[in-house]
Amino acid sequence: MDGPTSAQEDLKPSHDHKIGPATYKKRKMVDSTVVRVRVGGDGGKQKGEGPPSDSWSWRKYGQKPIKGSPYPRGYYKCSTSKGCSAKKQVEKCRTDASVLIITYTSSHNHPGPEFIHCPIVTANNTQQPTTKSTDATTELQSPLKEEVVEKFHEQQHICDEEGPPIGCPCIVISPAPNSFNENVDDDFFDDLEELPISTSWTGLVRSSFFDERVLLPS
DNA sequence: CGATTTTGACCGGCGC
DNA sequence: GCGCCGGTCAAAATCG
Repeated sequence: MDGPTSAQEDLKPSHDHKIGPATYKKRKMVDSTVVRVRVGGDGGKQKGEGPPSDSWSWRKYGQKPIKGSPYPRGYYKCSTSKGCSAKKQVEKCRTDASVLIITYTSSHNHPGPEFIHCPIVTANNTQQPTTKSTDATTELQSPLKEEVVEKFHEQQHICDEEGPPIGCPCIVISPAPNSFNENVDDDFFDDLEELPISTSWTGLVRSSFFDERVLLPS
């Protein structure tokens, strides 16, 4: 038949039915959660430079060098469940190779393999008394000494903008700006306030990292 | 044998 | 309108 000449033409329709334009239309991630994981010299060693393992299994489906970043970005899909559309992108912060920027997209259609008890419920209780605030922060900081997790809506520039606010080894997963506003850049959390992210999502992510943080050295 | 990883190519969106 | 960049898929190779 038409040899390789038509190969390209074939690819086009083929491509169309494989993924469809709809997929590409999702260029803009409407529901993304960016997580910065600070890995100590040892923390990320679990898999060389790969992302820390969550409770889910991730299958790598692509890798691309990112403009302006010396490190490539890896693209992962959830392989725990076949129909799960959860994805995540993993890249290193260009300003700090020890910081892993993980961007979660979509959400899992299934419970994690080791589901998940949220030991911390701080996030939801914004109006907690000072004690709670302090306690929460402390609790988070202690075990998470080397993790910096940040959730916000399509905003990962903070890492580059002013450099990571290193020294804030706390997990910032919660939609509780009030508690943190006192000490942190309100600008940053101002964005967080607008996070449409659902609690369940947060719970999943949170749980994953809680599970993970245990692996990290303090 | 199955699952996962790697690499290249293609397409769509966005910016200039 | 053109070019650049990012994101995804497919096939092949590798590892457990």
